[in-house]
Amino acid sequence: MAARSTLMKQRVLAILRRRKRPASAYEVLNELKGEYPKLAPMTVYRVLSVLMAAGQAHRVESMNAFIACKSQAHKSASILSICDDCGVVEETISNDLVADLSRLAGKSGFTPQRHVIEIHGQCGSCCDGGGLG
Amino acid sequence: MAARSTLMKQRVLAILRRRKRPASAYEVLNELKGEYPKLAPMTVYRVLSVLMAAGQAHRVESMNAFIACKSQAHKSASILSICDDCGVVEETISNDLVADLSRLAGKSGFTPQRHVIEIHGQCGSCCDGGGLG
DNA sequence: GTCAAATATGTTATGATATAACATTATAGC
DNA sequence: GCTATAATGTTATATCATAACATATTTGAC
Repeated sequence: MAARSTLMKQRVLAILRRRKRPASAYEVLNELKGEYPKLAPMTVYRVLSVLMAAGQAHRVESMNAFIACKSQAHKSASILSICDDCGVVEETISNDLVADLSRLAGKSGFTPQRHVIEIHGQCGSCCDGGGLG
Repeated sequence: MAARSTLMKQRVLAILRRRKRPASAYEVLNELKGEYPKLAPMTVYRVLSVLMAAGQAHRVESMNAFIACKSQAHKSASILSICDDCGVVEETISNDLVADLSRLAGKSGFTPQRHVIEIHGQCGSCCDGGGLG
């Protein structure tokens, strides 16, 4: 059965795409409250997990929040650069780096299944324009 | 003023060290309830953040949980290999890999401050002994 | 078309994680 | 003793996430 693109999935994905910053599940919920006043958190979490399984959204583990996937279909994990000043998240793909990481973890017999790679710091704009200029 | 090693810090650290698996703040709280029946979550979170600032504990972002630092003093971020079967977390240090990651993120002008590197999968013991025998 | 399987959503309740805000106590250095 | 800092107490609340069970919709097989 082909994956259905339901209205709710489209709505949630549109909200994530519209934002520059990660959205919490409850922020998504609040945005949908206008259109679906009775919407429950459970539904949002369910839609988010379907989107994540499909690679259309990612969870930012260190923020308990979610972003739309900005890369084309990618097999290796995303590397997320998170600006702690403006909140913008940049997604980078590096098969090599993820492979290196897997190799390193594998040295002790570990079998990697899912990589979480998140870097907090300041983005270019915030460094340039920031308070030290 | 030298950092004080208060009783509460010692207790929390001892709990984290005693465990093989990450502990949530509330699990730590429950273990301390015997000795400190009135202990509040806030206190535990505060102690945990002092321990983390001192490099004696780490937060496992993808689990909302905490571990004692098992490496000696290290400047670069830990790489955590988390077994989803048995829950054991292994801590690895690789200045090189973290440097590569910083370089990669830096290409777009990003200035890294804190790296979160967590790998979920199966540890050697769980792979070997696991259901595929 | 209808049946069954899979997927999606509704609904209610609750569990789990985390912090704000303000008060009090303990310690170190002088 | 006094002061600054660090630690803890206390109360309340905010935020994040899922369990459990019910209903509806879509799809594919026949």
